[in-house]
Amino acid sequence: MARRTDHSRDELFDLVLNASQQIIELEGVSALTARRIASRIGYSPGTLYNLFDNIDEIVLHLNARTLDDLYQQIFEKVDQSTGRAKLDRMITAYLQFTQPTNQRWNLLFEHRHPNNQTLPDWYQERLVRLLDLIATILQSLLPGCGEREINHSARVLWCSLHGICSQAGENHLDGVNARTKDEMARSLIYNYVSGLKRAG
Amino acid sequence: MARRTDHSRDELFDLVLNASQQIIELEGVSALTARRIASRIGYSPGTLYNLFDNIDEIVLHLNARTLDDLYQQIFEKVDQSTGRAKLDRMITAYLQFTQPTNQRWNLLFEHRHPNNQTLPDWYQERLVRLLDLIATILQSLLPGCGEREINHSARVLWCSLHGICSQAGENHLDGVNARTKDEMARSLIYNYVSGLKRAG
DNA sequence: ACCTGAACACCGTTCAAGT
DNA sequence: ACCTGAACACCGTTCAAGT
Repeated sequence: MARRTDHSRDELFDLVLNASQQIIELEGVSALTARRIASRIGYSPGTLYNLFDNIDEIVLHLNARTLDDLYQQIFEKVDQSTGRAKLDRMITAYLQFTQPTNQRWNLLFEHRHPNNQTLPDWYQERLVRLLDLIATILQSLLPGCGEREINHSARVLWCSLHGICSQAGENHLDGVNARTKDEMARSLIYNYVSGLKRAG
Repeated sequence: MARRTDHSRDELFDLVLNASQQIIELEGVSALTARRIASRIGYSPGTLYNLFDNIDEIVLHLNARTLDDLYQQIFEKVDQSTGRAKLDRMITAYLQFTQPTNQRWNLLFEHRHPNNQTLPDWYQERLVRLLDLIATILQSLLPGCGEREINHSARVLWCSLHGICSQAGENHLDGVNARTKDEMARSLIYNYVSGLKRAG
């Protein structure tokens, strides 16, 4: 009905992402719906579809932000350290970020994109930047290792850590005598890196 | 309206699970809805709620079956082999099972249960049986390792492999120069075990 | 005791109609 | 050009009413 010129396209874009972030932090990932986002910013649901193809695209934009934050967290903590301490600080920063109460982390792996299409460039860039940071840290521990091998290892670690934090962080392993998420993540990373050292 | 005595409670239970399995295999995980299950077995949606608390419980029962099948697959392949070949066969069996086209595998990590309650015993048993099998295989490669340590490592591997297969199996890593899921899984398992050997 | 089916309170997404 | 809000085609779950 009414014409709204209160916000430019870019302002609206930010409004949507900010509202979405607030929703998941206050009410959890399952509360993130088109109708609730719209109501929170005072627009109708239809308006969202002028800016985004669908809800999944909003999720993807939020996730891009999350990757940036995780990058920043790791980067800051790792900065001043060397060698093994670098690895310790990385894993600590990562674990801190992936607390199951961190709804943004939960959202990061909720996204399901259609099988036929690849992830958009702006998302891939964020992910690559983070993977490259992990690779740099690994490289400092494995000086003899080639770049291709290091990149591969960084990706293996990234996926593996995700598995541990999503399974053990939720209570999917309750009652099966698993140790804590932190112990599992540290076991993974130290033994994996140790194995790489041995191989290299 | 009509009273149905066509099926006993147990028969109905199996009907529901079989129909659910058919639905996900034919139409994918997202097609698994109460209404579709009910229509496929010729009952009304409400009937499902006599047998199950909610849809998630149906998912959990399907997943218990899936864990049994995965156990069987690994058990059969691994049986005749020893040492390193045992590990090779395990990972091959696992990778074969976790093809992204395997809807039952996809469903395995779709289940979200409420944070306050733990997984039911009948589910935990299936998972423990599988984890114990993995532990046995690890034990044969790491004879000096204590049982508690082996169990821990089996759980780390289980979660890590899940991470790799769910991230790299979908196209979440397209465009970031990742190698194949198989290469990543093998890198994980060989280097992790190698690291454990070095530590033990 | 078991089953129905209408009802409730939601979804994502579209699109004619308005300004 | 942008926004609305009703509409469409769905959800999970409940529960009075029927047999």
